[in-house]
Amino acid sequence: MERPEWNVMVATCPSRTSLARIANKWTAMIVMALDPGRLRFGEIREAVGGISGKVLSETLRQLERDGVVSRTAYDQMPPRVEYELTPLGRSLHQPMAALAAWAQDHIEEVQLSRNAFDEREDERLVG
Amino acid sequence: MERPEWNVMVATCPSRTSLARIANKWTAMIVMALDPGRLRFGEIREAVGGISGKVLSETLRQLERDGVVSRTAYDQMPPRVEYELTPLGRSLHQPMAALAAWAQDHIEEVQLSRNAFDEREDERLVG
DNA sequence: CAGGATCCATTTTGATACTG
DNA sequence: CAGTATCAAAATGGATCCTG
Repeated sequence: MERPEWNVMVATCPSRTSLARIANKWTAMIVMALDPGRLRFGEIREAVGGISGKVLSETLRQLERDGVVSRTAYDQMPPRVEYELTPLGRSLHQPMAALAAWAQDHIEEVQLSRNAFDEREDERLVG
Repeated sequence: MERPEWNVMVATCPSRTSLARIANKWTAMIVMALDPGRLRFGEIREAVGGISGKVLSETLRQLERDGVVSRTAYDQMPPRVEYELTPLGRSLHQPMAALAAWAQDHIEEVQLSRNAFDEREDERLVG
């Protein structure tokens, strides 16, 4: 049961491709949106503020390919398609939620830092 | 001590900008590289496989702006610049490491899923 | 050595229109 | 409704040259 001795820090490690996909804001938000349960395409779109239909369908497709979400299309008119986290996808939720929580919990500190940095930058340019 | 009632799922929430930065493979790897202790620019570059000088300097600059890393430049020739995680940055390490660990731990499952998906795709195109 | 500047190729994202 | 196709715009990434 040996794992390869390399890791994501190695450019050619296969897991780098997986990290590249999950270390992405859209992926993070879609996984969080689907955590409570299966949703229709349009419902995900409402849940993830600001995402375009194109980006959503493309990202969902990649996540389906990676086995993170499953897709169920009902043969109806108009169409009805539902997405759900797979067991693999559910195992991803906790890390993703932790990342989002960090962003929310530290946004004030980050903003203060940005303001200070930009001020230093300004007076450096002015001299 | 009330937090705003919105969150990263809301497009206009400030924390969205923070999530966008940390939900990024380069950020993840740089934070992990710096976890053991301060490193010089070139050392980070070696630690993070495949990163270019341009991307590294740009990303470090953003992370410095956000207060995640601190930068120390020694007035020498040739230059010597060291980077270190701030306390804020150290608080980010755990979530980042969890994400990287997920990528590594599940890469085989992901790859199997990708292969199966691509095969289904192929036979769908062939018919 | 640590970067900034520049030029380009690639990728990502977004609007819009269209269809089963 | 859930996409796909298309075009344009913007962001990202890489390679190279240059400097203190």
